[in-house]
Amino acid sequence: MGATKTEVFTEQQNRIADLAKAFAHPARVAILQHLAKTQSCICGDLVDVLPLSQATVSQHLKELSRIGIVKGNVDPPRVCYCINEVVWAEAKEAFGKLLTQFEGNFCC
Amino acid sequence: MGATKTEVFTEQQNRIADLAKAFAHPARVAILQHLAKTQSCICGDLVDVLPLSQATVSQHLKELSRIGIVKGNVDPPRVCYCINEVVWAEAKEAFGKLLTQFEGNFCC
DNA sequence: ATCCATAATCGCAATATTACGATATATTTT
DNA sequence: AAAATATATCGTAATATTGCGATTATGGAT
Repeated sequence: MGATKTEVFTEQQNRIADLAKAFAHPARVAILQHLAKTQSCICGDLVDVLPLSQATVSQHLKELSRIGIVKGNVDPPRVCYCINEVVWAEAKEAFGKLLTQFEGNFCC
Repeated sequence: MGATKTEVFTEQQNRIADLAKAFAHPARVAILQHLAKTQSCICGDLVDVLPLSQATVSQHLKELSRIGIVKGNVDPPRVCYCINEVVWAEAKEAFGKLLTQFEGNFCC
């Protein structure tokens, strides 16, 4: 054991969980906030801005890319990272829908 | 290493990450969806509804309680779990704000 | 060709998460 | 008092995540 049993959940539930993972680490929140703020998609600055090593930042960017919420354009020797608007909108929609599904019932 | 360096991030970033963790596992998404749907806060049904053991469900509920998004009322021998509207609203606000902070810049 | 800058990847160690069987706890029912 | 019910917790194993130093890879500059 130790691995999440993804097979037993719906596609939607697994996708929401994955999208949430993008925000489930403060470093990734910081990265996304920075990319959202700076109009131009600054790249290696992230390493300067964040109090983490280059290797660690790169790893978080890889995870964000896997989820799809961030995309990178290579412009050697730099890579220009920015938010993928399509997936960002998907997250907005998914969390919006999920969080309005509950409108307050005071049972406890 | 292996532990998140929470000290180097802002309170807000750490809180968002924590709130996101509530949704960062399909089982917890399923739990929250179930609690949001059923008007009465059904409790041990969760174990019947979810394809996970009682111990695992209990552990996820503990994590959701730690985050604060779920609260439980003991009514022995049962425990009645339900969504904590205050924290739910906090999540709604936090994600809403964060996800509208980006309005589309097409740099890549 | 050599050096420099940027970023990915490797390898590793520390820690966290996920999952579950077994056991403990607490209350209700019999 | 014993049995049944519901839930938490313990212990443990498997796997994932986090973090970083070192290395590699790529292309531009000297």
